[in-house]
This record gives sequence, structure tokens and C-alpha cells, in this order.
Amino acid sequence: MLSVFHPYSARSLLYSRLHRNLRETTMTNLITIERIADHVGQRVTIRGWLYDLTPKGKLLFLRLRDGTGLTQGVAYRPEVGDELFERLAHLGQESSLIVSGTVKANDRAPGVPRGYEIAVEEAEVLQDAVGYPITPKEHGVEFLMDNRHLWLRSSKQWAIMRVRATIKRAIIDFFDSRGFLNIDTPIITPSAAEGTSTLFEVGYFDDKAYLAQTGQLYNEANIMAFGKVYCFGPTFRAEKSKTRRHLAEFWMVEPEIAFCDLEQLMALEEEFVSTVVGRALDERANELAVLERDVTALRNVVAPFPRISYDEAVQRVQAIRDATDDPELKEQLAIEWGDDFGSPHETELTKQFDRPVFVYGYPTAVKAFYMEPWPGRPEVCKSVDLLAPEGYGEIIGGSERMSDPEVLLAAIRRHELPEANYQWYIDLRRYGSVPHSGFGLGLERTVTWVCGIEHIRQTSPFPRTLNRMTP
RNA sequence: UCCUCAGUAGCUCAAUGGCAGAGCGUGCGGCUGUUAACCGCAAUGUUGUUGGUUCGAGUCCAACCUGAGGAGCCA
Repeated sequence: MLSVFHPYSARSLLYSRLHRNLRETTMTNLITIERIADHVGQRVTIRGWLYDLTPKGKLLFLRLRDGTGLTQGVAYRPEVGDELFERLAHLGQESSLIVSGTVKANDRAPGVPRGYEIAVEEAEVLQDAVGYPITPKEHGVEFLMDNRHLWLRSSKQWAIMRVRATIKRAIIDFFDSRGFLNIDTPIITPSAAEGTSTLFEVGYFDDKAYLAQTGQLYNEANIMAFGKVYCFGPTFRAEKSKTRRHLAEFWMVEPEIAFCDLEQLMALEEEFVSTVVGRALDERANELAVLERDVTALRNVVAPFPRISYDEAVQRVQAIRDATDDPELKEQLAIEWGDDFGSPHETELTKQFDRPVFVYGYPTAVKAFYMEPWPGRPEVCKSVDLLAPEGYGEIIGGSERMSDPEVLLAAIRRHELPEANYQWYIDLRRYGSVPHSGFGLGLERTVTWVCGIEHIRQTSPFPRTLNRMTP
């Protein structure tokens, strides 16, 4: 029995009718495409959107997506009848519809998961969409970003968001299962943790305040109450950065651990990162396939990770520089002991390894004020960055924190920070100070790397960058 | 803030200083296995803005606007 609502003021949407259609739909065996393999041979119903349409004479291929996957509906004119066939054959891309039919396994069927299709028996069109702007062809960045609200429906963007959700879940599970307390840190803060130049300013009643760029200092207070904690939320940087690695708003997870030194911190980081990557590999194989990600590179991400000192890293970069014939690269790679690494340095260094690499013991001068001095080498601090392979660069910055109140006070004065704002922070060292460490991992940079994509903006559903805060 | 590149049809791009073009998408028709299908027909333009050079500017010059990705900074 066919149920085609035809004609109704062609190509216009009537809400009352739309909702009536929805209620009257036979919901027998309503499934998600994600689970289509469990329903081979059954008559099922799916609800979703038309991703693409290929007419082929008496045969019609409808690529259908429902948010959980993508599958192929096959309509055969003699079976569905002329009326429904004609209606389906002229649907616009992204039309919304409800389709019922029998699931069949077929090697030729594309989709996520691939290899299954639905022999269409019935269909109801909720809306015939006209003029959907994003075609299954090449588009430019500006056009796609202007249409971000629609671009999210495209299969690669869909896959990235699903990988992101899994990575987020894996992060939470990792810390929750290891005795960390999830605790929230403020987003509105009175001053910068590490200087004021890169913060978004907001009005706070009659005062000025800033959007937080880190929750770390608060977490140092939290660990003295709870032992091991992590915060996980949005963070804000007003840096005028226009690169494929920067967002103005991004998510960061920041664990902080009492009674933890730099060695133990690195051990935690490598276990953490390899666990998270493993979860993405296990749970998002289909999505990584959509992204055409080389998963063998991800399978190498197994602890332990190589650990090299800043001193050694400088020597390695200098050796790479000496070996190259490319004059541009030679200039970019110029570095002396005491300089911070720029992205060209990090990129070349990470090319030497097949998994993330730790660089520890940076010069005190290029790092934040709160890092513990290296014993016997005050010009070096107990900091560690974790650099992702394949040119993806820094995904984690961490350190052992200063535990001596006098040393900390001296550092605050040396950096000319407003001392009054840091009294509570110094207090943490006055009342039961212990060695402690922590790190921050950028969610979007991690997702960019795991997905193997070009640009960080694709890892945020609605990215905020230097030149864009819409849609 | 600095450097480099770009802006032409809905989209992606061509066009020696000399008639504004193609592919895709869209509409109509054809095709029983399409995977960004294929074949035929049709419609589609304030060449980012302003000024200048020239008989003539999409093209050359100047300024501006918008965007891109790289530096710095950083997750």
C-alpha cells in the first residue's frame, strides 16, 4: 500500500500536514542506519534526508542519511508504482522523508556502513527541498564556512563530529576510571594566568574581567582538596592567529595531580593519549574510513613515547637544518639554545618519530612563571610538551608546578604580575604544599590529528576564528 | 602586526589589452546497478569596490574591502 501525499501545494511546507504525516507513519521496525546490518531480510523504516539521487531509467538510487549513517534506497518503478517513482525521482537534495522497505546485503551498495541497501516499498515525503547549495562537488573554504550550518550534514563533517564525540567520551572515561574528580573551573576570571595580552575582555558589572584561557590555577587549589582532578570545558584565546591550528574558542581538558612529579606526569600522558586514540580506532572505524584516514599511523600510538630533552631537541633541529638544501627551510629552522620552538621546528622534529614525542626541560624564560625549576639548573624548568606526529604539532603542554611559596612569589614579581591577585595561589604553597603536576590537552588539535585532516576549524561544529563568529 | 596569494554564473574555475566561457549543480527528456554515473536539450553574469591609463580593461596602475595560509603567540 503506497502512501504518497500528492498533490499538496508542491514544494511548500505545511506544518500541520507534516506533523500529521509523522504521527500516521507506520513506525513498525523503525531502525537507525548505524544498525542496518542487524536487520538484513527485515522490513524496516528509516527517517532522514536525501543525500543524493541517481536516476537510472526504471531504477532509482536514493542515498539516505539519518544522522547515524548513510545508506542506499533502491526504488524500482514497476514495484513502487509510477506515482511514487515520479515523486521520488524529482526530489531535491536534502529533502526530508520516511522510507520503508526490506534490508538487503549487497556488495555494490555504498554507505556508512557500506554493503547494505533498502529495497524501497513505501515512502512519505515530509518536505521536498529546493536549491540546497552544497553539491557533492568541490567547494571553497569561505563558501563552506558561510554554510557551516548545512556543511555539517556532509559525510566528512559528520564523521569528524562523531570522532570528536568519541574522543570527548574517552577523555572523560579515562580520568573518571582513574580516580580523578571532574570539577569545573570558572570561565570569568579577574586576570590572566600567564599575562593579559591574549584574553577576551568582558564587562563585569562595573569592573573588567576576562574569559578564561585555562583552569589550571584553580585546579591547583582543587587538588589540595580532592587529590586528583580534571576540568574539561571551553577556553578562549584572543590571539590574532590565522593558522590551521588555531581557534579563538576551543575545548581543553586539564588534569592536575597532587604528589606527582614530571616523570609520573609523562607516564600518565602517554597512557592517556594512547588510550584515547585506541578508543577512536575501536569505535569509529567507519568514520575514519569516510575520512580516508591512514589508521596504521594511529595504531603506532602506543606507550611508551620517546622522551627527548629540550637540549637534545635543539641539537636535532640544528642537525636537520644543516642537512637540508632548502634555503627557506634553513631559515625557518634557525634556532639557538634558549629560543622557543616554532611550528616549523616542531614539524621537522616530529617527522623523526612514528608516534607522539615528549620534549621536556624547556628554558625557564620561554615558559610560564609557575613551573618548577630544574634541580641544579635554574635556567631550565620541569615542563613537558607532547608533540603529535605527522606534522600535527603540540597537543599537550604540561609541567610540574612550583611547590615553594618563596620561589613562587619571586617568580610572580619577576614577571611583574599583580601580586594581590595571586595571594590565594601562593596560599596553596603555604598550607601543606606538595609536589604536583598537570597538563592541558587541546581537544580540537587532538581531533584534527586523529582524523588526519588539514584544518582545525573542521573539528568544531561552529568554529570561532579571528575573522569569523557566524553562523 | 608583518609576509604571500586570491576575488569572474548558485559552486569550482578558464578567458594573449579586442564577442563573457566551460564543468558541476538546477530544469526537462532518456537509460535496471548507480558510487562525484552517463547521453541529449535548456536557463543562468553589476567580472569585490572606487578611481585612473587606453580607441578599447575581467586583464594594466593606485587605493580600499573581503577572504585564504604562513610568521609571531599558543592547546
